[in-house]
Amino acid sequence: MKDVQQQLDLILRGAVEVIQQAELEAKLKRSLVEKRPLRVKAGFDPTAPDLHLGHTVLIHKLKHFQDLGHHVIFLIGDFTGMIGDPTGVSETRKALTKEQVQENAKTYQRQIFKILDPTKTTIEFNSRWMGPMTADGLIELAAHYRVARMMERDDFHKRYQEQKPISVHEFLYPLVQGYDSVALKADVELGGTDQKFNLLVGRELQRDYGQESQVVMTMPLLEGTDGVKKMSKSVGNYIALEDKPGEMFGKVMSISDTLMYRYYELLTTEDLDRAKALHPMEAKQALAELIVARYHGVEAGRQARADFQHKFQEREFPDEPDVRLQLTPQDFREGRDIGLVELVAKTGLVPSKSEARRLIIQGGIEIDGQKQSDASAVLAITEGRQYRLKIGRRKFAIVERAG
RNA sequence: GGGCAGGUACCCAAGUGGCCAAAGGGGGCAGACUGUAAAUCUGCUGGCUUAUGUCUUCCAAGGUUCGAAUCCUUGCCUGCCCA
Repeated sequence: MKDVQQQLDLILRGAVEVIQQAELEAKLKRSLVEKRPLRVKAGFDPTAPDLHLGHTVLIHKLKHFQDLGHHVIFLIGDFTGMIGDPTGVSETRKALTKEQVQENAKTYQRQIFKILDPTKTTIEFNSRWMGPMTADGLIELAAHYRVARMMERDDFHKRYQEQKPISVHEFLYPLVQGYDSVALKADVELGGTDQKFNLLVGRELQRDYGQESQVVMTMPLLEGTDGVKKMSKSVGNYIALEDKPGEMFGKVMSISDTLMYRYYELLTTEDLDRAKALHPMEAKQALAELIVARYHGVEAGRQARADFQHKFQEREFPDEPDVRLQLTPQDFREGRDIGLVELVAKTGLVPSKSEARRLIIQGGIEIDGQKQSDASAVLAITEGRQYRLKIGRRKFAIVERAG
């Protein structure tokens, strides 16, 4: 194991805040002396089956600890996930069934091990200790914290002021998360800056339960593809680790130049100055390729880049369309013709015929490279011939008439 | 338990009897432009056999009216104040 200063250099890289750094140093020192690795915890809610790049900021930090020989605990918040959040305010947090949670957990494992070393990682579920807890236990836990302290939390405070609903059980979330640290005897807990409050609850609860308080480390929140809000599933501005290579590449390409350098900073080990010296277009493609390569392999990264250039820079028809449509005789009027609107709608790539009509009028439809802007057009489709249909900027279909 | 204020499209929000498929903003989509699926500008943004046509929509169910997002009743939901 490296000495304390060397460890700190890596641990502190990219971190926003460490509470308290002196405690961290003491813990590191002791772990060296006692040859006892630190227990480093980070929790994730299995509310959706896939992780996104925002989560990987934390996972990379876990990886740093792991590389230094410490013990990583990847905590899956299945208990909190199963309760769900019924208020409409935080939205779409549906209660999950045990099966869904297990399914999601499996996916998590597959995803995190693209970064973490499976042999040095413990995966925990907080239902292990929260499930058997009795009502007595829960009330006792609740007695460890005060309402006024709870209301210090920014989002509660804001919602309270804006007269938005707050359910009682939402107060339990930070408590349960804090208790997780008690149950796991965590030395360090990582979280996004938005988690600071919950992380600090862990410190207090550990002290109350007679343990040494964990050190809390916050990492920056990664902005989503919109460049403004933090990357999250519910906002829909995320790049999932299991996004297909092409999609992943495209999403990275859609971020602003400013955001691109932030991604470089938090998601790669590349030298920032070198990235900034590149042409922005080149830098962005390199970043996209790098990210795709990490989650799908080097070859997929290269391929995604080639496809992107083909599809968007040269605006050519991709090798594999989104949809292949076989038209049967019933699809035709009088067995011969088909309306352009019907044809576009039948691909299933637009939600309604009205939408198809709108696209046609706006010039968003091409057949074999020819713009089609007449919404009342009727086409004769020749049997045995493939028609290449471009719908909007990025949807492609191949249509042909079945025999 | 009492009083008050609210619930409008994907989100925020205007509209308080006909001119409402419903202003405005955000988001999304399209076109132009571009190194880009960035930025900017322009347009579109309920469905349908595209029709100066029709059907469904303003928390829910009833009601008043020639006519309701708008008025009344009940219910459900949210917040505030008082107990």
